[in-house]
Amino acid sequence: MAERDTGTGSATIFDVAREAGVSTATVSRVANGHTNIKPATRARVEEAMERLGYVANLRARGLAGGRTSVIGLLVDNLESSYIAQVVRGIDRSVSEHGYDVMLATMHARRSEKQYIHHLFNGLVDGLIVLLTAGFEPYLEEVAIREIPVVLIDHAPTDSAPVVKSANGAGAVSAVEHLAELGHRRIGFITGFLDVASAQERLAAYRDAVADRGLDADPELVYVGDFNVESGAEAARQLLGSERPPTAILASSDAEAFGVIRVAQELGYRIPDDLSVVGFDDIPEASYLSPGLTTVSQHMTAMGSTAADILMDALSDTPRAVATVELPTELIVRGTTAAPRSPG
Amino acid sequence: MAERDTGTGSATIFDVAREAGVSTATVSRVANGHTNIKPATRARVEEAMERLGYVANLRARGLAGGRTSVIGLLVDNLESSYIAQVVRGIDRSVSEHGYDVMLATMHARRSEKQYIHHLFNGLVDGLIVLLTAGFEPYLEEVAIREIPVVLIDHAPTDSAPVVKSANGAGAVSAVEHLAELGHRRIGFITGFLDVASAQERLAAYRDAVADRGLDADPELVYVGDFNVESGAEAARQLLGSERPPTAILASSDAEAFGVIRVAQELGYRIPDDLSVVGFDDIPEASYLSPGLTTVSQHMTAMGSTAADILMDALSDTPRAVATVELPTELIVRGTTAAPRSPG
DNA sequence: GTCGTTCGTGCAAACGCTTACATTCATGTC
DNA sequence: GACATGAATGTAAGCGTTTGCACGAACGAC
Repeated sequence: MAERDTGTGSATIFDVAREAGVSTATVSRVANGHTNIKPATRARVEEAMERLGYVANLRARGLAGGRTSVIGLLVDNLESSYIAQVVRGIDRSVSEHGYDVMLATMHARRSEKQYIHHLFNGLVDGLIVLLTAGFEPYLEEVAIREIPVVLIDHAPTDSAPVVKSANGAGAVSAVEHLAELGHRRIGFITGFLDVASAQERLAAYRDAVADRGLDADPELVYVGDFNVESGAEAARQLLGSERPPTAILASSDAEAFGVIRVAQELGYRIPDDLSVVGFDDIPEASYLSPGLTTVSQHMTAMGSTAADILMDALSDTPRAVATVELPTELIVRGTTAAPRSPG
Repeated sequence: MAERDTGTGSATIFDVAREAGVSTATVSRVANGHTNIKPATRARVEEAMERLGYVANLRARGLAGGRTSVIGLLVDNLESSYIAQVVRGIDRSVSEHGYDVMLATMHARRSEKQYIHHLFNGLVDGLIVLLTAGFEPYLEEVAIREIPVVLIDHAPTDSAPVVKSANGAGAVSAVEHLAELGHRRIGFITGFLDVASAQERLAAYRDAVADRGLDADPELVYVGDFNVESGAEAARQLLGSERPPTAILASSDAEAFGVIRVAQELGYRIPDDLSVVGFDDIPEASYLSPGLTTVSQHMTAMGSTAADILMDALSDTPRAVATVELPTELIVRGTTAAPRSPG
């Protein structure tokens, strides 16, 4: 007869207190792992919690000033594999720490003002902002509310820690690889230039091209937005030009896929007639054959690192962290080769 | 001087009440769209809310018995494109209704008991469960808490509304297509058989094969789990057998990609030497060339439909809904063709 | 004009928790 | 033995809402 339940709801802290013969304050302290509890009392309370299947009501906990154990995740969409991977990393770390994730997508932005309020007004302890340009105006709001924020892959300000990849180094390694194969005209498709990572890759591409004395023709650069369609469009434009590149470096794998599709439609064989390099190394990059040569980012690691930083900021003894840069790595697969007619 | 803010926090219902010269009860009623408010009063309150940038604190609202405007989403991972698409649909509908989504992934299941408690104990108004076998034990818990649930693509019970695709019809149309091309030995890779949709596709495949008098060799069926690797493994086994199939129908596009990769590694050309049909029509299905012939599910629609049903259940005038079945559609692209040597 | 209704509003009690402050009780100190 | 000290626990005041109940005003019916 130890089983019981208060109506449809769960047992409350009062039930536990009664069951253990202590006050609610003590139960609360046990539940929150405070010190200064006599071991015997702690044991008794824990046993009572166990017996009643007690779990703190997060709304009440939050209202009373405690932690909700929920963090907000702001992304602009969930459709890209890149984002899915990062989210996976976040999810992993966050749930290890006993936190939950609340999702907010930018695409469905509500009436401007209410938007961020909603997100913060009571519900989340912290926030991870993933690659979302257009968030700048809200950073101030967040600051006011004093909830910690971690940015991923885009740093509109230095007011919050950022987790990012070595975008520059990655782009350079890709150009290097292509140059070594003998390519001299390398097309480049940028990402969505409102985000820092896209800018960094572009800058690095330009530097690398200049450093090696490759063709620095502005016509070789197409401004994309990370998505497949922009890759396809870039390919149409680049390959349709007077002096088409012999290789194309994209700022995402999705763009690279777009390039490949259009190139093949135009009769190019890959990698014989055109080398293609992506960026990200999403799982799909190794699906197709030939596998996509790409600059690998440690996406899951980015997610879990960001989450770890946030968890740390939420802990009792936060360490200050500014920027974490994760390495990139060129993964050579089957979409790159020496150009047919060198040059 | 109309601008103001109470310290770091937002304006509370008290601030609005004072500003508008009414009681908090009235403010609450206005905020929740109750009737029986004198238009003049309502206007005054709304103006005050506007001026103060008031947004209800969701924790308090929830505690006091109101809605939190948050629904829980239970998935086992976010990595598959299929799931990402469905989530996208959910997200779309849900945010149109002013709700937020709280994520819970099964992979990180906590100490059994606490798990579902955590999810429900106060935080969410409703729940969408996406393709997660192993949820059965918790359905009872949910029922006790009386929060509405909508299931997607897996119906372990009939106690909750389900949104699903016409899995059977989809599988049949794929077999039909292959049969018409002249294939008589069609391999089949199942999904994770713990979920209903996987079972339905398998059953339909068997029926269709029997109906058309095609080879019904049990060796042609490989038990997969929806993921790429299982597709690859299936291909190795199927194509390495004594009498390999001339076509393979997978239960997901991911599996199909696995098949294609392995088949190509083994020297098969697609579609000449082997036809491959997927299931889902994830965005990537049209990326590669040849594009993947596949049975399209309306994944975003599944998500938004499920969300709509949940929103409806949460409304004041819920309609009872049992099952919604969305149509599937065969999309013929480039991975299917007539077998080289018919039969 | 009196009286039941309906309408619009205010009052105040929850909701379940955390935490500052108060209280009690050992313990060690001189 | 009196007393400061600190550890363990209890008391009760919020946290910001919602909502049942009560109350006054306006209104139509008689």
